[in-house]
Amino acid sequence: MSPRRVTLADVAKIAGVSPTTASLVLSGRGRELRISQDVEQRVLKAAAELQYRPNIVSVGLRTGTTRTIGFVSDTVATSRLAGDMIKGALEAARERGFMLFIGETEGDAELERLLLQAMHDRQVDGIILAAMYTRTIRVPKSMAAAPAVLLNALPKQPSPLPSVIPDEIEAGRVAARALLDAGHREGIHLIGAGPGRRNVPAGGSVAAVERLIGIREVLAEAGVKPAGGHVCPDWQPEYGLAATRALLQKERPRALICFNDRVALGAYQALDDFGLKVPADVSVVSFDDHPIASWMRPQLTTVALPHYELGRKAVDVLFTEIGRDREDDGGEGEVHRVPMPIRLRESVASPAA
Amino acid sequence: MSPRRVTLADVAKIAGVSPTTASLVLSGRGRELRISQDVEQRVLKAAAELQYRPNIVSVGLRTGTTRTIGFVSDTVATSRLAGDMIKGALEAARERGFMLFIGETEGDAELERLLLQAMHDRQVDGIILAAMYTRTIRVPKSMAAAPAVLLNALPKQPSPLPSVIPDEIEAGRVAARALLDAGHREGIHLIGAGPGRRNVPAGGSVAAVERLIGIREVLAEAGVKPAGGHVCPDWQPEYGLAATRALLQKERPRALICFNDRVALGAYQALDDFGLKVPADVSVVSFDDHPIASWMRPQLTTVALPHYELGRKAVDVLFTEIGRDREDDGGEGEVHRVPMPIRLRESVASPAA
DNA sequence: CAGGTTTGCTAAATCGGATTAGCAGTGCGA
DNA sequence: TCGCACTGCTAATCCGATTTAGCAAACCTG
Repeated sequence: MSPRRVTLADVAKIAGVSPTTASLVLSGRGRELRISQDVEQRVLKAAAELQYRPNIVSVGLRTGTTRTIGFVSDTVATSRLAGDMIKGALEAARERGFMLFIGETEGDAELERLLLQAMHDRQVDGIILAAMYTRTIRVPKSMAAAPAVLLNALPKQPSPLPSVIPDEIEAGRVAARALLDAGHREGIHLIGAGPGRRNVPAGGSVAAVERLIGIREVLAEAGVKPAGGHVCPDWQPEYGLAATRALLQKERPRALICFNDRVALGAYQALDDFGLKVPADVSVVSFDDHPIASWMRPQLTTVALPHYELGRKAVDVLFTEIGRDREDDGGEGEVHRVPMPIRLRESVASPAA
Repeated sequence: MSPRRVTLADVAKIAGVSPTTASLVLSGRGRELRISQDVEQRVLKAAAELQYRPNIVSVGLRTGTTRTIGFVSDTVATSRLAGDMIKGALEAARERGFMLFIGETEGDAELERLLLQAMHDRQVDGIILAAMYTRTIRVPKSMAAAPAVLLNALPKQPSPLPSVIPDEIEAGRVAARALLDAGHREGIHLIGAGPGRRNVPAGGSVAAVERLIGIREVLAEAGVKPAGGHVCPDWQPEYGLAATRALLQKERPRALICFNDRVALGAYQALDDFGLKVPADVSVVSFDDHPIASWMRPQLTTVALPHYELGRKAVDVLFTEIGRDREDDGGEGEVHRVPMPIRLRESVASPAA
């Protein structure tokens, strides 16, 4: 059925040279090691004719490099949003001829250990440890065995590993500015977290903390005080709905900063219940740029999580890690922040109305 | 930094035996080959102490099996829905100690070729070729090089490869029955495709064709004729909105069968525009069980695509392929249909009102 | 023309296991 | 006591590449 793979020995035989010579030529070291033009051509021709492709498993055994990187996440592969993260990583890796192993830990430490072990057993050249939503994570000891990068996560304890995360602070600033630019000064409510620096959902979400910092900073600079803040235990539509409904029973806001698009979906529903129009009566800005953001009516203005770029960046950083001497791991790993672009759509208008 | 991996030789030395003996014991063939209890214990103890783990790259080179399978899709990794497919495959693979390579082709045949090549270069034990939405695909020749399974796809030309797809025909039946069971007999409109067998969007979508078959079959058996059908060029919210709006301008339906949840989202919006309530005025059933289905208000009754199960099933089938003699590839590959369960929620009511 | 360089290529070792062939030592029957 | 079977383990080979060490022939050089 499958006619045995062509090996280097086959190529060498056809070209009438030793495997050594064939290897030299094909790895581009022929010139350097004074292989004649004639022989070089013969080897190249034979390899092309036989469609020779080196067996990476063999190369892996000999050289220790498998042109493979491991992508381990808590559950990123499943979430649509974060699927783009994999896609970015996949493409960046492919551009360098690397493949990706993926694995999901489901947040289970034992599973994580097993998975990392399985990857090391397969001699991966590096590992990306990713989180579904931006947060701090405990770095397993076995991560020291190979170059590694934290994606969408920060180390809970000091660690030499570099991390790649979205620039949530700047995102907070951008969202707040979007409202200020539209002329909003009053009746700005935060849905999902706030108004105080400490008013964030439990769970160590970096997004909540940093978005809030950015928002508060920009509002403060403009001399604007948020009219209110409403922590949601989880950023799901039902909590956004409940929080907004509660708010509307007491007062009429002019603008909402929702902490993510699902919360905003709930907010939309509450506003609709109270007969308020977006953006004529109430402007809404949000975060994530989840697919529903552009399905909602009116389409939601939101600061996008750059999942694709995060994935790419993680691979880039991983490659510089791989290229580095593994000895000079002094101090803390660098934190790379990827910009979060705002998607201006239809949910923000001037409060003039 | 990383203290060289423990090898079989290390274990053998500590146990005071030859690598051969150690290998025999650790591969469980010690009993069979008459290794003494004493030696067996020593080897096991040494292996445990050193935390020995076989280098799979080495095993791969020697035995040709890498405990790895390749998962190649057009763009499945990115779509949230289908991320579950990967998850299912991942878990099923992990249960057998296998890892997954993943790759996306973006529908580019050249990329697909390269990707399959890269996987074969890494000696994968089998390959899953997946499609994002159920459809017929052209099977690349190189698929013959290893055991393989088509996931969410059927071969365009006759092929010995088995395929795993959702049971869309039965799904169509289930959706239609849901309406019939609620008492609907008239004013049932199809949004997305139909009413005729041929009225399907271009693109070779299996879902459109088969869902329609199931729907028509059940309705016909009940002596019910669909009041109308509305093909959408693409199953996106805006088309669902447009089609439903056009419908509502002419008549008032009692029930809608939307061909997927995004179309249903658009339909909801159109119904809302016309002041019609779901399900009091109009019942809605749909397909896919996209996350938005449970975010919509009222929550959408929909026939779920069993992505997770599809992924698991694909791996199961792949393993039987791997276990099979590769010679007896007579005839066509078997088609495995995975049931699509209905999620009964709030969008269907009796037409009595 | 002996001795040293270059040139151009190859033999052999290596990576870490699996596997095949076979080697000592013991027991047993004739 | 010789031959044979059995027990319990090991040497050697192989998988498919890379890499180190080195060899033969041609080429200089004084």
